[in-house]
Amino acid sequence: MEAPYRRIAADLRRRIRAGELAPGDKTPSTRAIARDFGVALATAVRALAVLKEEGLVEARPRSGTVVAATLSRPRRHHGTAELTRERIVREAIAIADAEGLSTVTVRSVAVRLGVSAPAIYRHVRGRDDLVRTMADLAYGEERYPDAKLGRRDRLEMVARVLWRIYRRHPWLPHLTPLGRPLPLPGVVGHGEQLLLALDGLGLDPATMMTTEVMLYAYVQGLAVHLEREAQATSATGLSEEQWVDTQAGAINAMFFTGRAPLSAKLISDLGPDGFDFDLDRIFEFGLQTLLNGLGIGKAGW
Amino acid sequence: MEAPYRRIAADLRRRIRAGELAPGDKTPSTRAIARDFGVALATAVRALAVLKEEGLVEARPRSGTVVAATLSRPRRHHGTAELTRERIVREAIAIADAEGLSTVTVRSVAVRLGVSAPAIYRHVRGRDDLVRTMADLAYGEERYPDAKLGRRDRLEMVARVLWRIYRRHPWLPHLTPLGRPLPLPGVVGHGEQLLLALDGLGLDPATMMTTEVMLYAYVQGLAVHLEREAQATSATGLSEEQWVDTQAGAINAMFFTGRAPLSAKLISDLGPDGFDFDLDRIFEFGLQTLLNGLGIGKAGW
DNA sequence: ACCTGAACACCGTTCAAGT
DNA sequence: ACCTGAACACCGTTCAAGT
Repeated sequence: MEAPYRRIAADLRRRIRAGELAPGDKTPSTRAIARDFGVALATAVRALAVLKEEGLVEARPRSGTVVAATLSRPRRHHGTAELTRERIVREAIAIADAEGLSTVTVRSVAVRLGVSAPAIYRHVRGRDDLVRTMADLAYGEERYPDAKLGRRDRLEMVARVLWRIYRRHPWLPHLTPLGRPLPLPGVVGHGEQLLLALDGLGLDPATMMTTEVMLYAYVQGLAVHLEREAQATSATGLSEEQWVDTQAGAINAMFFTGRAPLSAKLISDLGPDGFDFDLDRIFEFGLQTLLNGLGIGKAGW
Repeated sequence: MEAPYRRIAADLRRRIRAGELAPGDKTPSTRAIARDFGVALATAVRALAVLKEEGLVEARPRSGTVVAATLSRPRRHHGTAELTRERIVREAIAIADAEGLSTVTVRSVAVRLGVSAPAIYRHVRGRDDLVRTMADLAYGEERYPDAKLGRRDRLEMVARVLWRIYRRHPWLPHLTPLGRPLPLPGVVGHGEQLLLALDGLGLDPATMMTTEVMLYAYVQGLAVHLEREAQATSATGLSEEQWVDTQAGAINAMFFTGRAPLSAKLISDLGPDGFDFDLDRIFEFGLQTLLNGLGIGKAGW
């Protein structure tokens, strides 16, 4: 909504469309953008990258960025790859991976495919259907080998496969396609592997399902935080300063009101660098804790 | 976006605003709406409920619903409670609790407070700020007693308090305000209680933080699914049929492709009623598993 | 000082009209 | 048959103008 790089990109886009910046003209440099809009350099870079992806501008090595000659002409239909459901979904996933799920709009996907927005509706029922299909496809990316594994090893493996998928697609855990009989074909494979590990323990069906759902929910629940991490490390510019602001307020609240002395102590014990919020480590720690709690030993069945 | 009850409500709203339905006129009955729009009765009821909340229509017991006399006149300013940040945030929470976070828009909050949309910006920086403040307020609702409790009892208590908050506000776990030093004042109290339980175990600071974050993430991660449950049981009408459709596809995929035999068997073992997806039970099961895995006994410290 | 109307740049989605 | 232009009902947000 308010990502600054998007606003800057929108501004430049309008100026290009209006003819204020003609084909061949240099766009403002990243430094100029950073100065004029009062943002970090990384944000300016990102704004230009958006326009580059749209084909509105082109990088001229050693001379800057110029407005492209063929101004946002949608690619002609003949000669170009046919518009298919698969291409639409893959493009949407690419956008979500790079810029977050909220930037996946019917219109943005259409632009990137050089097609009008209504054309999308020929292959997809609507945005909800699109997102659901993205999830299905993303979940289905990983194949499991037929290896013989002990219970614990297998449970760990499935959890790590899911974790890997979420790392690749940080928007995915938000979609919560956990549910009664898992509704997405792409999810079924993971559940199946979990059941393979739990099979033969003599668990009643309900307990089996509960265990499966709990493990799945643990991974997904933690993975939700990967998106925040991805956005923090990506060049959103603003978020850096904003983060420091909020953080300062929270730390103040903890230290000076004295209402949370243990939190304050922990923060100071962690030293000036703070806690390196390593989600991979937290994930492993929680996974081992859960499996230990289930009483599933390393030895296997 | 596409919730049918909202579309129906919007349609009726427009007809009222256009004068097609004048004050005192009967609105279409729920039965008529269900028939004309091809939706479930519950959806029709819900559509009218929306208009009722907006003050556009009134229920006339034993005679149906009529268009209200005072047509959406924003409440006059004098005599009415002053517009404050707190009132805005509370109204937004009420909307989110009842209809989901996606229906909380600057404009919808403004309408419910009888005020123009820009007026909201006098008290709140924007939608993001509003949502963040909603979370802070919701997290801060519960107070902890000063009771002396053993480690395990205290950890269970904190987890259950969080769970209760999420039950009340199913939109809350989506906001992932987990983070480095937790940025929301309202969250600090919960972290403090967790640390109180973990204090004195001789854990190094990093492990302490990891444990805290993991427990917190577990509760939040599972709670994300409460929203789906809330929406499934609420009268969204459509979702019921859609659910069955999707489910049928998934079950087919499992049974007939034979690629997920264990899942298929589990489904059939669970019997015709399926698994009653009781999140409270799954929550308790996972909580006990985690605490067992941490090696924190019931006995206490 | 506080609030509103009008506007702008976006959404998702529909539908008649074009090729 | 396939795609587009134009339109509609929404968004968040800004700003000049009103009281």
